[in-house]
Formats: sequence, C-alpha cells, structure tokens
Amino acid sequence: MFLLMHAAGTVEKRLEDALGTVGLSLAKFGALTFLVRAGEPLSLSECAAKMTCVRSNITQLVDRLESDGLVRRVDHPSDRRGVMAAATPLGIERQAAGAKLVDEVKRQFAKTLSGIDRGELARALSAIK
Amino acid sequence: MFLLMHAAGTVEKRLEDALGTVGLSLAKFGALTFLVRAGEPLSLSECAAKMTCVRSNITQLVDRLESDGLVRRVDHPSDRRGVMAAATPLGIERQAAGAKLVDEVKRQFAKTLSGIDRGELARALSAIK
DNA sequence: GCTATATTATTCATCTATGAACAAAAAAGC
DNA sequence: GCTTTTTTGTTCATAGATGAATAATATAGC
Repeated sequence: MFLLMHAAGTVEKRLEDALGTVGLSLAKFGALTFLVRAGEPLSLSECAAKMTCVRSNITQLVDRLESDGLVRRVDHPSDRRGVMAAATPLGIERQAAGAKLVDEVKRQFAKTLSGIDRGELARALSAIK
Repeated sequence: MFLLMHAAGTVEKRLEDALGTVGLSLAKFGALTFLVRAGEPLSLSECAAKMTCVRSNITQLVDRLESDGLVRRVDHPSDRRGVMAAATPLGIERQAAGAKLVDEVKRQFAKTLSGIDRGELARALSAIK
C-alpha cells in the first residue's frame, strides 16, 4: 500500500520536474489541457466538475494561470454570475510543450515497466476505487 | 501511469478519512509514529531526514501537533540551537488509535487485491524509483 | 409577480509542502 | 584564539488543495 503511494509520488515528482522546465506544474498543465481540448471557454464550475476538485481551487488556479498569461477569464454570455476560462494562444502553445514532456515521461515509465505484465498491473490498479 | 496516480490518491483519501475520525491526518500520523517508535525525543532535523521532507515543514507540523497536545518540544541537552520533539502520553494514545485504523484500511486494501499476484505488483511498484 | 431555494464565483481560514533568507550557535581551519 | 563555514530551527512567500461563509444572480414554487 505504501509502496503504491511511494511509486505514485515518484511519478508525480518526475512529471512536476519535467513540466517545471516550461514553467508549468501538474495542476496548471491539467487545467490547461482541459481548456485546450475543449477548444472553447468553459465555466469555472464545469472545470471544477471535470477536474474533480472544489470550486475555490479553480478560482485560484485560474488566477495563477491568468497571471501567467496562459488563460483569460471571459464573461458568461447568458448567466451574469458565470465566469468562463479560455486558453490564450500562449496557453495553447505551452500546453503542447507540456504534453510533449509528459509523453516523454510516459515513455520512460513504460521502459521502467518492461518485463512486467502491464495488463495485470492495470487490472490491479483499476480495482482500487 | 495516471491509473497509478489515481489509485494512490484513492488509498490516500481512505487513509485520511479513517485517520480523520480520530483527529489525525496522514502527515500528523506519520510524524507521530516516528516519535512513538523512537521512544525518545528526536531532533527536528532528524525528523525531517527520516520523513524526507524539508525542515520548515517539520517546524509547522510540530507546531500543529503541539497545539493538539500530541507532541511537545524539548530543549536539546547539548546543542543550544537544537530542539527536539517528543510524543506526549496523549500523542502515544492517539498514534495507537490511528495505527488501528490504518491497519483496517490495509486489510480492506488487501481484500480489494484478492486474486491479484501481490508479489508481481510489488515488483512492478518497486521498479519505479 | 414575488418569495424561497439553489447555484456561481469569490474570499477567508486552514493544512500540507517547498525553498529562500535569517539569526544563533557549533564546528573546522588555520 | 579567531575567523570562516556549516548546521539548526524559524519565518516568510508561494503553490496547491479543502471547506465554510458570502454576495450576486437564477430558478422554482406558489
């Protein structure tokens, strides 16, 4: 159990380190990826729902992304309470750079697991809900 | 890879939830466990080293544990810079309660993994360093 | 239509973690 | 012995996450 947590921590650290080289964190990259994939502004509530986190977290994350110039807030067209977030061109670019780095980490990870039944591992991990 | 991180997150959440019922967090339980096992005051630097975290983290963690009455700070006998932390009787008690809950989560975890080659899983996870 | 309820984003307090800067004290070097 | 370096714990700023409280606005109920 602690082995599992430790392994996950290691992978997380590798991702953070890789993303750090382009000025991103895992949290920022995750949010940015959602926005880029959406291709259109998403309401902050939608973001929170999709990223399974609390709304106040998104508020702050978008604050940071906005001050990095990677995301901008847009008024919701019909709901005056609503605020939407959209990736800026720089945000799209940065996300792509991040995605490359993440892929590289994935490859490393796959290499580390050579000689291991990946399907079996996936089944084990999937069982943990 | 993300499956691994998600599984770890799930387990962590279960531990946090369980420990929460006795007013502990994983971080607090971890530190408390080190101190209880040591059986004697440990310097804050030692704590940081053993828990592989930064010293300022320990300072704050011990602050919180101290205000919970689970730990107390003791002057280092020979080094006037040094501060040591020791578990209080309440701390020892609380750690034991936490340990029981953690064991229960471990059992649940083992049950979840029934029908899975635990050795193989351990080998896979150990490979990730 | 107007009231009651729900939803939205924000702020605030808290926890966990990190790293930089700092003061005090110990250890090394000479 | 006295300077230089290192170590020790703390503080501060920052990042990320949570949950409670709040104000503004929508929506439901009647």
